[in-house]
Amino acid sequence: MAKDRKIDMVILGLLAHEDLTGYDIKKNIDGGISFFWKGSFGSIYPALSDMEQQELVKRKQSDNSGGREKIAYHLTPKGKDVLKTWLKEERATNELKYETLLKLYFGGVEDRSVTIRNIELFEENIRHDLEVLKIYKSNLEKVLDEEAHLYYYLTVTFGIDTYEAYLKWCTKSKKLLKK
Amino acid sequence: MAKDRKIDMVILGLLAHEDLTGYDIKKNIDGGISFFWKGSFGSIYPALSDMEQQELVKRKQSDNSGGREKIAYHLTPKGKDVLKTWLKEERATNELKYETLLKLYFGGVEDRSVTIRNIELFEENIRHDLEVLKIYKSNLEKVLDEEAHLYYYLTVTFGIDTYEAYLKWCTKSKKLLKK
DNA sequence: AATGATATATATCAAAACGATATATTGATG
DNA sequence: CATCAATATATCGTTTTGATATATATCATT
Repeated sequence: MAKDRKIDMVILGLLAHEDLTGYDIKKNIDGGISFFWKGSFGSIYPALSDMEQQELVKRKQSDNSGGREKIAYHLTPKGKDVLKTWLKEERATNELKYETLLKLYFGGVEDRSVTIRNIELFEENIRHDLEVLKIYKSNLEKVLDEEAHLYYYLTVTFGIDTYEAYLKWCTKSKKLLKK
Repeated sequence: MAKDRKIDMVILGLLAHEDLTGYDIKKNIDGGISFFWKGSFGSIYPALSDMEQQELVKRKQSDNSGGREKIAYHLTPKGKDVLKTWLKEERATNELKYETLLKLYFGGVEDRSVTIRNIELFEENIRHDLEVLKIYKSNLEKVLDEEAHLYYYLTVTFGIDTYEAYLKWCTKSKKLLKK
């Protein structure tokens, strides 16, 4: 597989906007883009160390006086080049693992009510996440004149549009299973 | 993490329908459910060995006379219990990793045309996959009276509905980026 | 001022999955 | 009958996950 670590691009992309610590990076992922990407400490910290050695990121002088060490990273010009090269690469792997659909697919070995329940659980989660995304959207619309917000706005509308399609599918599918 | 291997459930689920070799399992995943789940030999073969030891699956007597060994597996009652228990568990992790959205999110460091190109590439792939799913759908509709096909039909319509939402979003987003 | 809960922060590890490759056989095509 | 694609098992390094260990900082409550 060698050298195709996606977490590298996530980190580089986030650092293109501002200097961050490993913890900050995790927070950024969890808070803002978790509806289409996830990342754990177990991949973030090793990636930062590796990329520091490759000089894609640089450790910032920490001004912590005696306290817990806090290592913020800064994007180097070399790092920005790698990010830009990746952006222009004409391939992207988009993969989804839907355990709900897996359970649905194998639903035949159990009673129909089990499948219906699983769809309902899925529906509840989506409904909740959709609410959150809608709040993001209305906040972003106020500042959409700034170029920087446009890109985030587009990912949020992607989430909203697909979640709404999910909900419609849930209604339809439950109806089909109940008759 | 210990003992939460999703590939186990995929295998158990497929074996609930018919006896299969590791290679068959891979083909089944790639052919039928790859739009919401993927699996590699590197996970399938070790999982089969493990589950054989746990007596969730059983090696079938191979009738290959001298030829290449061909190990087909059969679901045991214990294996079916594990499958059913999983189906009734009220949690399911649905995760997606959309490299396209990641590139979109970080689009600001490059020219808008790069982002538009990335959306177009995504669009092309989705359009192609959608065609395939629509063929599946029309074939399934002919045999929908059989209970067994209903579950697969539902996963296929899920795919179609979301892909159609993706395409609408692509059109909308390109328009927004071009003005 | 002390307590305790929560947030911040780095780091590591086993388990799981990926993707590529090695090896070998079977069957169809030219 | 050579060659190529499909079938089939197996393994390996790399990547990621998810959980946990460790330690400090902050803040409300007693």
